[in-house]
Amino acid sequence: MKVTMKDIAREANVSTATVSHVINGTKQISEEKHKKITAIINKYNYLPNSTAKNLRKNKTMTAGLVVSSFPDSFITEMVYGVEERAREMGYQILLVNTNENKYYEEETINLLYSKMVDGIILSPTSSDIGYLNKYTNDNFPVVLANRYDPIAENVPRVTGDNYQTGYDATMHLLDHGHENIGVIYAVPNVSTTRDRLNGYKDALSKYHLPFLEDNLELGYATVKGGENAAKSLLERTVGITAIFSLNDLMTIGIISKLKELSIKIPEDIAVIGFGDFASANIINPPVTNIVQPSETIGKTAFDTLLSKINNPEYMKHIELPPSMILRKSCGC
Amino acid sequence: MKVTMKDIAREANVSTATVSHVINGTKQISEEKHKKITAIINKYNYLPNSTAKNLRKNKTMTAGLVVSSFPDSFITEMVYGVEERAREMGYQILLVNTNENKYYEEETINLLYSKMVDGIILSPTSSDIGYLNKYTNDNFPVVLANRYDPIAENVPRVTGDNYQTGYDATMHLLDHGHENIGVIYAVPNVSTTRDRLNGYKDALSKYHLPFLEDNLELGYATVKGGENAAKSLLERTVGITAIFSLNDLMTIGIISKLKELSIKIPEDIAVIGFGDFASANIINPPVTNIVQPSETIGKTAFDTLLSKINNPEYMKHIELPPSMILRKSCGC
DNA sequence: CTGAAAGCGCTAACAT
DNA sequence: ATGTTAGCGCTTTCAG
Repeated sequence: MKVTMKDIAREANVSTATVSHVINGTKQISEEKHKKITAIINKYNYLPNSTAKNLRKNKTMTAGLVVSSFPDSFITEMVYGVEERAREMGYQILLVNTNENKYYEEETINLLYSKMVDGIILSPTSSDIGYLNKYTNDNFPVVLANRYDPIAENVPRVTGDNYQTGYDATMHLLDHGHENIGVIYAVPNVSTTRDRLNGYKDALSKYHLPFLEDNLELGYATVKGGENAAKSLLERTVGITAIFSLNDLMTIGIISKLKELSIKIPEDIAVIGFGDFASANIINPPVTNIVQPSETIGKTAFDTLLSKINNPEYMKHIELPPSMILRKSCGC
Repeated sequence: MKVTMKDIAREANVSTATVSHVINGTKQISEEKHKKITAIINKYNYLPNSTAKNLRKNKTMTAGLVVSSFPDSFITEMVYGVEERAREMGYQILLVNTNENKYYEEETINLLYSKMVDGIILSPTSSDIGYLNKYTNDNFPVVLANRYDPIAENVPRVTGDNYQTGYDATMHLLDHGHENIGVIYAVPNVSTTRDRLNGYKDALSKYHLPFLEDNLELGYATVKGGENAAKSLLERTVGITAIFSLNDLMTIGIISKLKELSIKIPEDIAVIGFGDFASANIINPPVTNIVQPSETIGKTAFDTLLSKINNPEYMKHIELPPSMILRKSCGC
């Protein structure tokens, strides 16, 4: 049987209040009783039941972190950032992966809310997050990370600068003389994709080049998905000389397919990926990636959540800049 | 303000008991009241407070999952397996990454225990897990995944067959004529490493070859760590013609360093890695890996936890076989 | 079919 | 300095 505070109190001949105070240091307790109580606590390995405590204090010191995919290096690092900061601040993280399933995402938010987490950091599967207002209208703290949509009101966000990401990557390719640039992406109807695509378009028009819907290819965010998307893109179009990939696993698939088709990188087709993965440097050719500060995004998201928890009025949108890691696959 | 069951009951002119019963379907309630109550619940978006429910029922339908590292592909997949199965069974997972920090691991177990999770799946940072007995002696359900130590009593486990993993990988290299095989590993004092090393030794002696302590190199489980370890191993020893890497990130680092040193793979040095990573196939040369069924290990671990929860006597050790993905880096 | 009331383990006034 | 007690939001006997 689990031992409770009552058991400790009984054995020490004191009240539960006293026990509670020695545990939490909330009041001065006489040396003598303090010692006695501590001894009994240790003897039984007594651990306070946080559930009861949470119920009473209406605070759990845990936050929910809901992400939409997992093997993804960007997300993994962001999660790491959130966890790091949460730990520093004495918070626990309840991490749930929704696997890009919108239905499961709402379920999860429900569940976490009912578990009294103090707040939630969400990287949503889609722009369809109007349901959040049900929670945030009651001032339940939510912050969006990575992906967002303005339909969610009263919700601060921290993301990478996706417009700039798309613009910079495209500009780099353009500067290298490419005029027919394919884009392979994984998730439609999401701010990250949309913003990067806007950057792509604007870079194009800077060069007075037309935007071709045909140059966009949607696929699954896996190695296999990248392979298929590359194949399809190349079959559908003519004259593509560069590919901008919006997902790290897909980048690997794209390169794999290109090699299989004996297409030379970067001579025949240049490649820029999104998100730097561990092996980028030992692939032949080493792959150029544009990256966002994922860990920082995670940390900042947690800081933002804390601000929101402490001050329901808190409202800020933070956008962190990308950077480019130049290697060989872009023709540099 | 959060609306509670009491609020619903008041507005419906019924008792909280009745509300509880319509929510949980625990008793027949008249059509009329049922409708009325449901309507009010929807009107306010009422969600039962699970914390209170948990406290009352002494059950949380959530399990803890404590792992020791994260970017690691093996762990990521195992986590995925656990989550999958947990979701199927209606459980929530509290995932915590201890970052190979033994102290934080014990802290975490404490914390989870105090949050009344129904059980914990642990992949420990070390063999030093005697502290678990404090919990398991009281029949708190714990199962070990991936790594284990017999010092923890009353704890079922599910792992890969690490002995076989070491044996098979080494045997493969031996069959290719290598007699001087280096091993690069990341975590000492852990069953996975120990068992794989035993497999390595036994394969060696099958070929009547001596075991050389010098051929073992310890490093950090990162790309950089792999680079450093490869460098150190090669400087310390002579005549190494093959390397067996026990970690995927390190494998990448090892290959990177070998390339930097213009050492040809597999002609000069053959490489076999542990854990198949996404880009293994597009690296030059494509890398041979020995893999364990990580996702299955995760799923099985959760099933085992459930068995343990439902039957405190449950006690079983499950060991799943590895398989080899042959590519070019081993000289095949 | 419905309600009253006890109680899960803890905290925090309030009283002594 | 310590104890008494109400109550966090829910479930679940037990009565009616």
